[in-house]
Amino acid sequence: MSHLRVYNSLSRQKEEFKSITPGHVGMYVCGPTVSGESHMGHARPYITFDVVYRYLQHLGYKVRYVRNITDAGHFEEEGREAVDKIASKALLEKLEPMELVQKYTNLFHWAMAQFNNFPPSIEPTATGHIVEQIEMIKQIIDAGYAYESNGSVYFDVKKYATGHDYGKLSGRIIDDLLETTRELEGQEEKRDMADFALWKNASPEHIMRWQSPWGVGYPGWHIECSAMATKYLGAQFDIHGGGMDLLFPHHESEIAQSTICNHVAPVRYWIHNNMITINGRKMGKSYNNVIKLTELFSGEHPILEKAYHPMTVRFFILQTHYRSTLDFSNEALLASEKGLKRLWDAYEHLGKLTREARDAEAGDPELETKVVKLLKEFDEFMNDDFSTAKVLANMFEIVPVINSMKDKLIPVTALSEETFQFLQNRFKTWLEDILGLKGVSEADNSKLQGVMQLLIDIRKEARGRKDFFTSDKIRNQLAEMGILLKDEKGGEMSWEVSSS
RNA sequence: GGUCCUGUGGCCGAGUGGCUAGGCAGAGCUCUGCAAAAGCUCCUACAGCGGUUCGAAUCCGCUCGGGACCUCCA
Repeated sequence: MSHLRVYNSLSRQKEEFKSITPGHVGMYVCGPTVSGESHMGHARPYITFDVVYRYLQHLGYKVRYVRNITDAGHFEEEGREAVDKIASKALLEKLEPMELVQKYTNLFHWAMAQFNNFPPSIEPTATGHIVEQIEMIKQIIDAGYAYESNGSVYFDVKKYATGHDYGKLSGRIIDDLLETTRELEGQEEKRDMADFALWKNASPEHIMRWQSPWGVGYPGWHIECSAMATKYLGAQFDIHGGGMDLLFPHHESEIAQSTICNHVAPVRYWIHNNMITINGRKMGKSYNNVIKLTELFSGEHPILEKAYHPMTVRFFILQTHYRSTLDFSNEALLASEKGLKRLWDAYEHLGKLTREARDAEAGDPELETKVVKLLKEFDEFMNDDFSTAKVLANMFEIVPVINSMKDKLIPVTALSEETFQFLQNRFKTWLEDILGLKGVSEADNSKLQGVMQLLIDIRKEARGRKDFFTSDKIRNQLAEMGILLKDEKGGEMSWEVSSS
């Protein structure tokens, strides 16, 4: 079906992608913990995997994309008082836990829509799958790889490691893990330091709690993803995605749990996106350097000079390979904003260009060859582990060709009819359908368009009379209102709402 | 301390041993009533030191710098 090659974190190399069921792909991506507002860092995996989702569909696969909502709450820190993150925040804000969860879920969905991300096929919540998680824990206990201790259940990593490779994904060495000493309270419940919780007993002040065979408690960190992925995608599925910071212990533990329950390695291709950094350091709550998405869109943050459109952020992210770190700065975003505008303006011009028969003899074989080559490389780049940056670079190489056609510096017919159509179709498919970009224009108000047309007509008349006083007055005053008027070749005028 | 990644021009970033992306910023020119936009041209870098090779940003070694994970984290 394709020659898609993806970098598999498990093998640490690029592999030919082959789905388990021909024509179908099952993909699971770790979703957000909805105990707080999403920030820039969260934008990266969801945009990255949205493009993966779009591209697989473009290749003809029917994709089931599952992305969870973690609303049951993880521990603040293993062993230490076992504070449920979501519950503690709720007390601070004097909200019901589920009210808080709903608030941040709504905000997350809103942000995803702003980025033009498709919703996943299934978006299961952890709280909605407590039963499945308990079932899975029971299976692991029955298989002899987990034990109960004081109302909690732990996975027996040491035992698992005797017959399986715990650490295969993250490159961790089991002996090191077993020897690691950490000064945490509550460790006495565990047989071994490396063991991780499947179920935790809940203290009385713990609000989010469920009845289980081991008493009242709540599920551990990793079991939700295993349970939901298994339920909706089966014992073995094609792609599991998420941020690199989840490699260990989250994904490593998922493999262990699922392998014991389902007797098969759960995932064929593990795909991990790299981090967004700020001044070279990972953006994250613990570093106190996050820029929330709402701050980004409003510009209300000390390091932001202005508000940025969600599409600018999407473009910014796609200009880098997903496995590289991406350093965030106001300057870098500003550059992306201008770059996207240049690309999108050209794309819009391209849609309006038409071939005129009278220029029929203007063919330019050299240009033709160059354009065709650049367009055909899109597939090649994308098939090489989703190199969106290279696709965009090729588009930029074609931009001057489009602009020259628009300004009639070269005739549209320099390209053959076939190639010209190929160009138009390719840009539309790749820019809109695969990369998921949209225009950022605010100028789609029909009344405003009517008014602008009137002003343009008046200005054209004034210019015809060489009445530059009136002509400049119109342009200057519009500029003060944030509307930019541009005189184009052949006496035409265009306008746009300027971005700042 | 352990495991792993990384160091590209003013900034952000692609880079498969030879053909040395792209964006932003900057300079010049052209077009234009003037602007803006656009076009053309220029700015040609690979942390340092060794090595392999006819040839290395790309492979190997060492040194120095930065980072991630090892604890919730996208």
